[in-house]
Amino acid sequence: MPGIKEVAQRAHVSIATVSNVINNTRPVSAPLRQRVLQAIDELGYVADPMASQLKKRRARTIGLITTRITSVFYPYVIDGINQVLDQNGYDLVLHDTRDDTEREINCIRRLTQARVSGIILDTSHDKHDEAYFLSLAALSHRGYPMPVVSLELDLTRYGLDSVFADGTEGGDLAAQHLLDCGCRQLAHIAGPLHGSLAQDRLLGFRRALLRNSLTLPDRRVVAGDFSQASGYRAACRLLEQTGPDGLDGIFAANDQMAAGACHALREKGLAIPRDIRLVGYDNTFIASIVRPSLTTIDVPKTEMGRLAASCLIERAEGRSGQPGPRAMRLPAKLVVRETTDPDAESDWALFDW
Amino acid sequence: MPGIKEVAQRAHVSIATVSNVINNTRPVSAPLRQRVLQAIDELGYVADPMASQLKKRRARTIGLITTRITSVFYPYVIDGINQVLDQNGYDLVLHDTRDDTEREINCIRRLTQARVSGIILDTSHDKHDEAYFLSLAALSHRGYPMPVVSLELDLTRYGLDSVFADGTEGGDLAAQHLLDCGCRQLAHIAGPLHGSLAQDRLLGFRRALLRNSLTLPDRRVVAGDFSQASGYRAACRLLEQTGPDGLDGIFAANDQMAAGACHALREKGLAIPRDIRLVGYDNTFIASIVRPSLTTIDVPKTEMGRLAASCLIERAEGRSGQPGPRAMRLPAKLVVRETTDPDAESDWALFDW
DNA sequence: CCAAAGATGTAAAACGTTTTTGAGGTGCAG
DNA sequence: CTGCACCTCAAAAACGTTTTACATCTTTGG
Repeated sequence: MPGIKEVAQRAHVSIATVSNVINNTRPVSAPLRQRVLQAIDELGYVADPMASQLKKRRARTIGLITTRITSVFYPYVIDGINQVLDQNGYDLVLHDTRDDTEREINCIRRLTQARVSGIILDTSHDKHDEAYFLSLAALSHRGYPMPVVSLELDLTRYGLDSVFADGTEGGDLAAQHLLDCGCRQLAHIAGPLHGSLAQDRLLGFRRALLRNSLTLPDRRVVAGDFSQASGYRAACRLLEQTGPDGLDGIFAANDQMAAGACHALREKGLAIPRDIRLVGYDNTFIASIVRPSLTTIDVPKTEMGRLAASCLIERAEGRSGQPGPRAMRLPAKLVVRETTDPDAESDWALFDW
Repeated sequence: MPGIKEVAQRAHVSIATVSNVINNTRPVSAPLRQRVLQAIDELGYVADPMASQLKKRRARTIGLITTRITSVFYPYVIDGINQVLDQNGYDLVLHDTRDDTEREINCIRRLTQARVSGIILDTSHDKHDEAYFLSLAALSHRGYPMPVVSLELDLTRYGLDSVFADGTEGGDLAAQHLLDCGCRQLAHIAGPLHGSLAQDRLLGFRRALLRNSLTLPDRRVVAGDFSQASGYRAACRLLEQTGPDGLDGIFAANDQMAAGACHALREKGLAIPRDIRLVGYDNTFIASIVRPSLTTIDVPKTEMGRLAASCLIERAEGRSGQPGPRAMRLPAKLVVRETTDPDAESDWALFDW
């Protein structure tokens, strides 16, 4: 493997000149540049990333911190991230926190020490850790700033670039859709209510009801933990509390809980969507595979990955137009399937898993 | 951020001594070592990975090359990999080839230039690219060998460490189970037959039939491409060819195709498992969520990740007992669910997706 | 025509480690 | 007491780049 010295030798120039043509760091006259490029080409020279990084104090790498890699949410995000990293010659290093805030801090430390160009963070800290978020915004290493973009959560108020889906709009869409289907007795299976993901969706749900002059009694909202099992339990509780006739529409804050609820309803002998309509959230591909297929709110996962990555690269390369934090709020979209419309056309064949 | 110089200064030793106590590269007397450790602790010193890597010519990083990150297979593998990397202080860098052999070569080049400690490769080259596989086994960079472990495919014959599930045994288990259920008219929906994944499963399937003095006519084997849609089409063709009564058991080479077949059978008005029993492969969590839940052959994904990672680390650190390629064949396991046993207990609540 | 400025090149310093080389002691055999 | 091995440590070289500082040569303005 040739080094920069060999290239310089072959092109009859100094190594500094070679470096200059590679990095466009200073003008090099046309004939010399030509010679250098040719030498590089002939030798198949590629600069050693390590030496380069050591000197530049930046790795051409971005870090992704996930809360639980086995979630169906991430692969699509990663796909999007990869698309833009590929184009820009960056590498992706992956860390998983398993929902442990301690571990999250560790990941950030490691990535910072590795001097990645930036970090995409899906935090497992909840909204009350203001000090923590603020420290993220101020993150730097040996004087070099470390760009961080928050994934899923809107942390712009703490100074962090954030890419997230509009949960309030999503909740609103879900409620409105149920109402449009003729439902009047609605209930909500929420996520953990200390997090804004769950809060936003609930908020939108409430907003739509209000707009339609309906109210949502507290007992019609039961919180789960985003797991399938909790969706099952939540649905059972709702049915106990209201009786089977008191309910004709359920909005679950994610697809997993919707699937769990589906099991519960089926066990009670309720038909979906005839007796009860059901809407999930996230539009994981599971929603299209499950029977009956699940009406849900789409979250543009791949697009989120793309946005996060390109935002980060812009920051890293210092050509981010904007000085302040960027809020990248992506629109929610209703996807109608069989749990609200028996005649919905199936799209199961479209998904490769 | 303190450097090694500050540590040396504070401990009143040379930087060489500091390095020696950190890396245990040469003996250091107890009192000095103590002073150094204390200084490190007080300053919170951590060696700069870049400088370290440049000198050692090794990044404390391993690369994973996937064929299609959105596949449900990978997250669990990654989970396993992460477990052991975490413990050993390695980072994971992820590359995806999108099933493009060209891109795969590129990924390998990049990882090699980045001097990762090793590469876990799920190749998209098929079994005929002998020269390619051999070149992988001989991979090195500037004289430094680059360990590669093959994921999913057994490439030990080309000199590559490989971790893979026993597909033949899996096919055998599937067939035997169908026979045990009383099926006699069996068919197989295969994967792409140029790959050994598909071949092995078919082989095992055939073996079990043979053992039971049954034969598998060629028209009872139709190949798909591992996609759900192809499973659907394959099932349709099987039904056309044999008539609805000529078939009482289908083994599909993965869960996706099994799910597709399921749709087809349902459309033809066939009841599962009453009229036809169905077995998939991989035990993706989807198998447990789909209705009816899918009997399938389990592939220990997390364990595969763990094994691949630890094998790689051993090689990288030069303490691999074995000189030759290591074949890590993992046992297949039958998981019985509703598509072969109507009374199977459901386990959908166990999975978090 | 000279001073200042610009353009283009080179040598050498720097990045922060690890590794090599060699120096200074100490103990032991002859 | 000398010579030799040995242990411990420090000084300096090395890793392969990028960057800085400076040299040279050409323009340009006055």
